[in-house]
Amino acid sequence: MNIFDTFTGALKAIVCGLENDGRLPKDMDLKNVTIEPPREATHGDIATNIAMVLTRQARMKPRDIADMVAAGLRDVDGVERVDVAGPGFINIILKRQLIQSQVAAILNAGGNYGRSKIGGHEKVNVEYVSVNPTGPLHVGHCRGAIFGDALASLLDYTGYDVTREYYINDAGGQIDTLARSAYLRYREALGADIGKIPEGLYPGDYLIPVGKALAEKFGRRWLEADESEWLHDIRQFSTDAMMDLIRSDLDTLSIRHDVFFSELTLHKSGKIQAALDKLEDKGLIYTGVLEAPKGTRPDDWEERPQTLFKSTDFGDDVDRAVKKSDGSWTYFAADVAYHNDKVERGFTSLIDVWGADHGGYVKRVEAVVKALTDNRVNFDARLCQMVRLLRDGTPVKMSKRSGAFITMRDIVNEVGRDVVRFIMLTRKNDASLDFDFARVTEQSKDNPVFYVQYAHARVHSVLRKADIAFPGINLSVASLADADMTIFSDSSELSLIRNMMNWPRFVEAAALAREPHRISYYLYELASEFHAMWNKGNDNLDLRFIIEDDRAKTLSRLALISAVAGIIMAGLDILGVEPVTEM
RNA sequence: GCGCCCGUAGCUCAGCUGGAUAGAGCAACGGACUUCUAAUCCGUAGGCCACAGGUUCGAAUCCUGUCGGGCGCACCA
Repeated sequence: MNIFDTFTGALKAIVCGLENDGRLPKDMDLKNVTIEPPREATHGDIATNIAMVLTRQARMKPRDIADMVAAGLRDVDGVERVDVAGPGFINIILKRQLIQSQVAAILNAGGNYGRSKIGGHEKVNVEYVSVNPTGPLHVGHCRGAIFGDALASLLDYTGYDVTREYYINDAGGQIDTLARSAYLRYREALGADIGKIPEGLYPGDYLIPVGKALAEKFGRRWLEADESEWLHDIRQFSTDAMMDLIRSDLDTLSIRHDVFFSELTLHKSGKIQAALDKLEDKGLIYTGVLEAPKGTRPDDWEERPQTLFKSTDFGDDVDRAVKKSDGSWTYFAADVAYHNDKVERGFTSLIDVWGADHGGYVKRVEAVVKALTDNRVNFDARLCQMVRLLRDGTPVKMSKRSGAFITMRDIVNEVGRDVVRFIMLTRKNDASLDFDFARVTEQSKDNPVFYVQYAHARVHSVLRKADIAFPGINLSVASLADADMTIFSDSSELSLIRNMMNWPRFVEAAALAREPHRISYYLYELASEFHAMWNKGNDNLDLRFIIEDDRAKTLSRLALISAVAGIIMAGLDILGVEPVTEM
């Protein structure tokens, strides 16, 4: 299927043969061998560094190894020529026919071209968003939400068994604050004058409907009641209301989690104690006194004995407290139980997507997963850097105190879901990102969303035109895949095909690196190649997609660009962006 | 003070986990519209990959140190 896989196999067989003939020592390690298109197209279609990698192992000169391997490669099907160059690179030039035939292969594979099995059905848990249920999602949450979602799709596309999960922090003190804020709105709904929202409570308008709903459901029974009477019920009620709000916010971005996991259930079920018992059994829990942090020393610092987890045994900087001074569990203790629960549900790879401000939290969770699983389960925290909102080049100021922050919904309403999703995936997750309202809605090549969408739309525009130029022309996959591919000879055509041959490699690399932004970059490049070829048709009529008096050639060209559209569609699908057919 | 992330063209950033002569876009300059939507394309110019060592056939990429920027640093979540 994938040409690079084919040659990986061929190379292994050749090395094996040389080992058996005694021309190479036994058991060569091919781990660092690469098989990839050379950066310089003039060097050929596929290059491998195998000779240099084996030099030391085999105690032979790279050129000598290269010559032996090259001889073997010349017998592989579809190989036109094999050169040895530079320090010992082996460059493979493929028969043009093999390259041309890839178009049919891509079309026949449909949306599965590029789909990979490297995941091997490994159970991966991707946890993302996990915002405290105390209000609507704002911009800061946006990036992590989209990144996590696209990463999950990418892993799914590459053969992992993915669960998308949201951890609801519904057990902490901020939920009491939420309940008190909602209670205020409840009294307001019943006509009480609540005045200004006191410092420390949530001032946002989004709690007004919650207050109304409370009034509707419970009437006036809590109007003058003591907090102890209503706190429990209102906590529950407003948490549910906030989660509904958040779910609906996420829905505007087409983000849907498989599992919403409540922190509260960990407290109620005794799972925290159970998880800590597990650590206790390993001798990793003890009572001790931590040193004061260097640098900014808290004013109210005091030395006191605490229940600690020995995370320093697993690479953390200091041991971490699992109990507060009042004897209740820390947030971290619940997180120990939560990650333990994921492990017990059978996941062998845990990915948590957090904001960069949680960077200091990574090592302790890493430590706990190692400790709980004896290093058998992999934990990977992916941190998303800040997004800077710009309007006309100047940063948008936001103040949480006044409640004047821009919500995720605001942004989606203003620029659209597809734009938000794509732009958030145009940067590496650990680099900060500028989101400029003016630029992201611009209809020009400066705007990658538009540029890629436009390429896809252009293909469909041509297909529509073709249907007019050749009434009844059969544009089904089968018909297109059956077209004559041998007409592709122009550099723009061959380069486009070579680019498409790279798609499966990019997908796999992106999945292994857990970097969905690479998909965006690939799509931009593919779109660029396509636009270039389109324009070449302006100067050279013979390079147009629709050739008025040549139905067969037209069909071939349509096959080529349909393959392009198919890959764009698959790529956009991973990113969660809708491919448009008309603009 | 410690930990994590970052430093690549004037600007914003890629760089396929160590490969051959470091790439895009914007901005600048010069070209292509009786068109399959020029919403695009082609060309020119622009670099001590922060700095200094190290590892090896080979380093923007890995290691160490320095400088500069961001984030975080008992019981919060």
